[in-house]
Amino acid sequence: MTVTIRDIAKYAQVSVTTVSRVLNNRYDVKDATRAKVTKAIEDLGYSPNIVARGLVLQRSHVLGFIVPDITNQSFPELARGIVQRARGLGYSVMFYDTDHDRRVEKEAIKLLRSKQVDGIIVSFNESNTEELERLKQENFPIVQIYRKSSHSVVPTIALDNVSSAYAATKYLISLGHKRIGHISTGTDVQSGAERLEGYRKALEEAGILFVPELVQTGINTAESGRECMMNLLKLAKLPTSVFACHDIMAAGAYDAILSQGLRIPEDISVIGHDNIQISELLHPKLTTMDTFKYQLGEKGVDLLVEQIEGKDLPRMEIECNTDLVVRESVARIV
Amino acid sequence: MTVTIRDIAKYAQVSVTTVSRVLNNRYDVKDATRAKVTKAIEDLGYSPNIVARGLVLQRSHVLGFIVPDITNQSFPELARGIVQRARGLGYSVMFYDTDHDRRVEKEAIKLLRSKQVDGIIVSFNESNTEELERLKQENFPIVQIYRKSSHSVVPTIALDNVSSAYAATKYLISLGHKRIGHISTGTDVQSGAERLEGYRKALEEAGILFVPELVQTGINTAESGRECMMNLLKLAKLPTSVFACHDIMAAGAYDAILSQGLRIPEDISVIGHDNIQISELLHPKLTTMDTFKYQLGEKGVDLLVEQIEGKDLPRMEIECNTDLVVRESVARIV
DNA sequence: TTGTACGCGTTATCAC
DNA sequence: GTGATAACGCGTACAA
Repeated sequence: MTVTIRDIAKYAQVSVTTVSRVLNNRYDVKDATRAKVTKAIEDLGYSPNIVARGLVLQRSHVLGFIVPDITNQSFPELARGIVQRARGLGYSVMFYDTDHDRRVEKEAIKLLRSKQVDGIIVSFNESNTEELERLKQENFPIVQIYRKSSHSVVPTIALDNVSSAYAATKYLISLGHKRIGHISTGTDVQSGAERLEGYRKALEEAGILFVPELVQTGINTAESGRECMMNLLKLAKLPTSVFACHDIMAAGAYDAILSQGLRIPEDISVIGHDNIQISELLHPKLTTMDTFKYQLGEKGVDLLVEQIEGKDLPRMEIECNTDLVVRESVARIV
Repeated sequence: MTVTIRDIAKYAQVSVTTVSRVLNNRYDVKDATRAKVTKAIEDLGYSPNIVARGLVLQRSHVLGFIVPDITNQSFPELARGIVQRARGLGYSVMFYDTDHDRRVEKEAIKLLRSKQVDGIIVSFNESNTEELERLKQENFPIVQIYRKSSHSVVPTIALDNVSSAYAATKYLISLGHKRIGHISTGTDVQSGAERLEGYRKALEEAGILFVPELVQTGINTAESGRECMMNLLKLAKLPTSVFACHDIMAAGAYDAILSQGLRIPEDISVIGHDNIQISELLHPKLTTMDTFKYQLGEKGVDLLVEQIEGKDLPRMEIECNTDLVVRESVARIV
């Protein structure tokens, strides 16, 4: 049925070794034989069985990628960075969506290992740390993306959330804003805590008093962002601008503001975070912090492959900067 | 290094056959021996090598999934449907992003086959038909999603675009609209052609004259949607509503309309198509046609697995309906 | 420069 | 019930 290396060996009247050699571009094979083999491969329509090769080489050239929810808006670009970089380095990637379920995540890891992936990238910050550290102790190549873990042994690609939120807030301040609201995911979420910290740091540095009621806490959905913004709009003295810690929440904030008949940015400025695709589709276009998700994915693969191919000691943590993307949702205070 | 079936056979003092038997839950093994083996597996922390198993079983339980661009907004839900259904059926999925490059697509197919996937799902409508038909002739399990191909031999999951566009247009007509613009991707794109046809059909049926200048053709981006809408807004007599053949283009249309100081839906109603995530984040929320992408993915996997496990003759084409999602962007003409 | 034989980890066949 | 042993398709010592 399937044509194997042995078939083409027979057809080309050489040994399997020779076939294997031309397949892997070895030098020590005469041009004539190489031609014979190449022709046989052509004639028989041979396609190498990479799985069998992996079995003997103990390397599958497949990477595992686990996310809690593909539907998360940061996912597509991140995934693209991962998949394309992997392809460039000769790896395929196998996908798992855990639906935020830790048991599924554990199962996915197990399955991925059974499928002999060479390493695993786990993204987003909900996953089971113990699980990952156990893997790392077994010396299994692994990378986590988006979670910083100062005393962890697991190689990590993370965002410098504090600096990023600091920059966003500072941008508002530089345009004259003093009464700045913050829509947060709260201190229970790592990125939420860090972005809140950056927000406070910027205020403090500018000598602006931190007002607790200007910080509204919700979850990372548009509806929650809308509610947070509604609360802000109920304040006796409105903020002149709002920093939402995720673009999705900023979109919800838009809805709240616009449905109250207020204008963006004339009445209230809004700045988001993440620069996901929708930020450019909102009207007015959302000013936000770009997180370079594609590059994050690339770096994740690099970090993983460093471990797999184990040249030198793998780096433990790569912290990535973000960048302000000025669009239309922030105005100067006159 | 890695612990194999042989190690646990030795440890449990049985043969590898017996180990394999308990691993696969065969009946013909005494409880006592089963216990011994189970304990050995536990003690040694054994994890089966599914790849080796696949080698002898000639089945990898891995599906290939090829898309031209993960970043396409329809992707996440589709992918989720695929990945989760696959998991439910005991399959993993391997991903490829071709970046709209047919050579990469061809290469991806080759690679996926080399990696011994049991079948391939190709999505979106740009791919090389010959390539797919060749695969099908070799009896290789394959499914294409989103392209209808009446005389093709390749099993297909498609949308009934004509009916869908017909329903969208008819909805506008039912609310009193007579001058209805259409933002299209043109007749060169299959979905574009079909949706245009549905639009025309609805007009015709209602006795509304088809006005060529009310149809603006562009590509599936917000910017192009904006340009199309701008052209519509230059018309001496404005349309009272617009049907955009993709939500992304509808988002661009929003931008054009709002930046001209017009209101949605009071001045112009907008209806989109696809019901991607952003449609709910726009303000006002976009009325659109839901395409059930998650289910499309599920059905794609089902159709593929039917071929792989070859129970009966596989179905050749599954056409999926869409559904109107009424939100806030369409008003009744008074 | 080329060929033989073994092993990668598993399952299936056929004995016992 | 259980155990040898031959595949599955490939790479690679080692020999020639």
